[in-house]
Amino acid sequence: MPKRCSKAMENNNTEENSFLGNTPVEDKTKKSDDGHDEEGTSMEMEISKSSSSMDITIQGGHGWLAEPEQTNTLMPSSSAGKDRALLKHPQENELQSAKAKMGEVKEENEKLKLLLSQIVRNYQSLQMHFLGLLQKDEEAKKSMDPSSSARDQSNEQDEEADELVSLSLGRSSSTDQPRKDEQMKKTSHFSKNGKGDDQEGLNGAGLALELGCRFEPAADQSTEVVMKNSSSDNSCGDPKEDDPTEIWPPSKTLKTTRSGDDEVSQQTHLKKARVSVRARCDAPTMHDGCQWRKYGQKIAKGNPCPRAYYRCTVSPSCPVRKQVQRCADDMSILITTYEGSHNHPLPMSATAMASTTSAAASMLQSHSSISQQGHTAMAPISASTNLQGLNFSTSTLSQNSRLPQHFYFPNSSISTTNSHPTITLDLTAPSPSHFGRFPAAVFSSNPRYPSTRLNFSSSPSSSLDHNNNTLQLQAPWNNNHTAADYLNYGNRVLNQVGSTLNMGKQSIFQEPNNLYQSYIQNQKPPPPPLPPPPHQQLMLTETIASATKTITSNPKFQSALAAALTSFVGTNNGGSATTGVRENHHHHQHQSSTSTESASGLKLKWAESLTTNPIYPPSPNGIGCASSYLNKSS
DNA sequence: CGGCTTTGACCCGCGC
DNA sequence: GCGCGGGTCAAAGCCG
Repeated sequence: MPKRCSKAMENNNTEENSFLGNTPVEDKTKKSDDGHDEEGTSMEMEISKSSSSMDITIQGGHGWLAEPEQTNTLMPSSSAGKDRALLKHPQENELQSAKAKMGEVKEENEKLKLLLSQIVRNYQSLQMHFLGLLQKDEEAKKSMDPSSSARDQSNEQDEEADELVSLSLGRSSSTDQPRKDEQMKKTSHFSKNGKGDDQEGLNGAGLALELGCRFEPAADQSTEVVMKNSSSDNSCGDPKEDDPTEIWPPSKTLKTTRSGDDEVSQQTHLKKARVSVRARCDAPTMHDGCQWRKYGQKIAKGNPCPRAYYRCTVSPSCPVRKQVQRCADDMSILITTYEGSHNHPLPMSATAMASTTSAAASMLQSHSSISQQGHTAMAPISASTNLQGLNFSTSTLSQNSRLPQHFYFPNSSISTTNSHPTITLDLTAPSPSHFGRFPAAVFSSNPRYPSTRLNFSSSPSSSLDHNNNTLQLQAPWNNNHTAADYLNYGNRVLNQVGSTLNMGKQSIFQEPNNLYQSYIQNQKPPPPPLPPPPHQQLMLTETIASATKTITSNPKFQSALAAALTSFVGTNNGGSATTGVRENHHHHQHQSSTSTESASGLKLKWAESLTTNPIYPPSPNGIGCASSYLNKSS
């Protein structure tokens, strides 16, 4: 405080003369400051309190205006002028505090300007670099033998249809979409032909990830839906009801999008990716924050429990469906399968599930594209990831037989018999592996689509299991948690890493294989979007460090994270985790809770009910069903 | 009365 | 072509 005061007063001295003349401008500045800087407000108050002495010492000749009242009481025979000064005193105090605040705001403005200019410079240099590389790529293509070029190109397009999935981070406006599409095409080629040439032998496939709302045109559009999350939708302009990526059902999409000579789309005859969440729950459906309306029920083969079909009713045009069915083996396990992506803003409480399922689906897509080459669950994961038009290729382990070819899946996965690529997030049982206590997110699928597993373990520290290529993300939880807790945490961790990834793109071209190292050397880590409690901060720091190691050493995880970020970047913009936590705290205040863990800030009220439910005591993993517990507690 | 659930019918894809 | 199973539709009923 003293430091800031003195700084502010210095500014007052230098800018005092221009203050009155610039009143409108300064008022404007002040307003913006009020909106964003609480510190400024508090400072203003403090300045006002101590303005008397400051006015005397600093204002010099004008000190009489701000002479302290104490002086007046000691001098009862004060002149009429001094009486006037007393009357003016409050106004002068305001003036001085405003001056101080103005100086502060100006200083802040300068900093922001500097920051902005730096960002613009970085952007421009990256753009130049990108265009230059595109040019090189074009030249390289032209220099090829024309005949073989044409042949190779057709083969290549088929190949890319199999191998490339462009993941949209949903940041661009819809207006420049076509141009981005073109760029994306070029980028895709670039990743294989240009700089990626020498890696092509290693790369089994490419995964393009960009900040625009588009997908590789070769890919069947019906497979693209899950890539978009609600936030990205919002940033892509108004969600169109006839958005081809949102058309339901997928079969109809296939009809409309498949053209006769489009072999590519036939090769990528994928239905919408699905994300299945297994969780213990005694209620008919799991509370995930969204509003659902049941539109059908069927007895599915092989399961005596009926399968219920729900559609999202938050928006009439929302294409998202979910299927809810009890596990035939364990009736306490509820299997919720999500399909599609919301085209509307989500309730705060729904963002965790939505972003996580979207991320999982995105990850699955990257796998699915590879699986088309004939691989199954053992398919390698490799990616040529494109962030905001900046292409960085990850190496691949596909040709390295010494390394595992897939993510870690210690638990058996749910096999699906239909053609939908499905990821299963298994939140029901602790991992039987050495990773121990925490339920793993099992990314499983039918043989047609490779499986992946993200293990958000509660192991003592975040670590990378190099044998299994599994990143251990330490979860600061005890046993009393909900699916949303896990998902929130997972998203937050992904966000931490994602921030780093995003800021590191400047060095992508310089050191494609040392993305994080370059970043760490060149950039200060951005402030975390969600300031975690201190103990979590430490854990997240460890997590980031671990993730850094992982990404620099394990391209598989890089692709996985990229896929996860596809959804989370957009969601975070809306403050999914952050605002969700706020909301949860809000609930927390209104509900008496037996929970002993409020520090995490992730507590949901239905999670609290879990701890006291006599029928379904908290499972080792703490998964429970919100609605049921709410019903019982009410 | 509006919104939601139920439930049988219907459509479609897929395998034989 | 036929049967099966998954998925959706829509009318009827229920509920607050």
